[in-house]
Amino acid sequence: MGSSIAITNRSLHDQVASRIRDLIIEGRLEPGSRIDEAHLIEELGVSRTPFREALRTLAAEGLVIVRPSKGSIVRKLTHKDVFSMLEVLRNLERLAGELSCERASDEEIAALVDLHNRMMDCYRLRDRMPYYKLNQEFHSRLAELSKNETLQEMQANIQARLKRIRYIGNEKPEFWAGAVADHEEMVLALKDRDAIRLGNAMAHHLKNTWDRVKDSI
Amino acid sequence: MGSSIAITNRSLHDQVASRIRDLIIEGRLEPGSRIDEAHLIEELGVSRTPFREALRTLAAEGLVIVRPSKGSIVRKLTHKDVFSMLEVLRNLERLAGELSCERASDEEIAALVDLHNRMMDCYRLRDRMPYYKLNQEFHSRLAELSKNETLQEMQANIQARLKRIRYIGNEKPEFWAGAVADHEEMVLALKDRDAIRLGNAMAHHLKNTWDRVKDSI
DNA sequence: TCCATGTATTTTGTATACATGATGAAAGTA
DNA sequence: TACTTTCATCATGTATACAAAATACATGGA
Repeated sequence: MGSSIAITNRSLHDQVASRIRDLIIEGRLEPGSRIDEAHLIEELGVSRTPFREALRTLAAEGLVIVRPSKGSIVRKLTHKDVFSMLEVLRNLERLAGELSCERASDEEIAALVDLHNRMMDCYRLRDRMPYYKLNQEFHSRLAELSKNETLQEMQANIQARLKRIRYIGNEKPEFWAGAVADHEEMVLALKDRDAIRLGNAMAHHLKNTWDRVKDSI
Repeated sequence: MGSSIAITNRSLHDQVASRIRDLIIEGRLEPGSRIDEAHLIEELGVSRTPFREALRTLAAEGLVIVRPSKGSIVRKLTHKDVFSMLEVLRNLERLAGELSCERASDEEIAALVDLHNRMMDCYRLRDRMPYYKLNQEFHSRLAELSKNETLQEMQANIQARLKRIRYIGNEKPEFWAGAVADHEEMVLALKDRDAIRLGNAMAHHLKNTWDRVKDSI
């Protein structure tokens, strides 16, 4: 998004929306709980207008639910919700993998492989937080390489909804090792530009994700 | 969305959002043109607050673009945008088809077949508008049968963005006949619960859609 | 004549005030 | 005691007023 020098002239409601997003992901706003408008606008130091506009944005994104005349609540994901999101995400990422093999430049692939290597460094050191962040970036970047903006947007949306759960997801060692193996396979397939193989690897990876997160919902 | 009896107690900004959506689809608000806030709130008879909240919702849905301090414009879809949307939609509908074969009840399939038959009646009479509406419903209903709410939501979102283009899409007779043939194939596959065949039929149908609409962008 | 700078006007962004509807407590009745 | 019913209070929804930014226009200088 941020192109070159341009000063961030972001409107207040955009900033508020980002802020609330973070609060939800960090768990400071608990899923299912009512969003105390009066309290939050005080804490954020803004008035109700931009705050409510931000809420409408988040509602359209699926992060909060506004109940007319009854206030808004942080959307609480059920098992079924998460399952369905992963089912769709799996499909989107398979598509992203296939398209990337066709459309990415050699440089772009090299850059992604480089990112992958840094991830592996983090894994060797069991450095969880940087790994987590690089992992997020890996998947976004792969979506970018598909050169399909709608795909990127949808993927980003589902990722955002799931972020909270993945954030708290108890990454057991054996799960982590499995994820790493998936990524190795993905990178190999991408290097070979083997669309089918990469697509399957992406899908396989997300199938495993369900096992990793289902107990933390 | 609308569950059971609940009286429409919809908030004003929701109504405004729906209204603007319609204005965009009907072409009364032209893609690329600035949205004249003062003029529209007068016409709709509401104040700026709910109007602006509605705009934020539509922005998150991808129908309008708000440029900070510079007003909002109706999003204008480029060829590339539409292509990428159809690419994703194709994938989503393939998934919807596959899942429906596994998860739909016999009654649900029968109801969809019935809807299909009504579509065919419209086709025989060359009754375009009812056909168009039934067609929309056919695809939504099939997404429902997948029992995957995220899938439904994403599909509905892309459909909404494309609605305007499909609305004006110059349906040449040969295109129409092709679409009808696709639908026949889809229904046969669904009756047999042949997931792969239905998935392919859905994907094939949307591949053709690109040819049908690409000249009206 | 053309460009730059300053000013006026319009448009957008934010805050606040008012209206309306929901929630819950107290009082009254069965 | 349990169950209504009413009223008070508070939260949400909407309108308006004020502030800030952007655009359009005009004036002056090269």
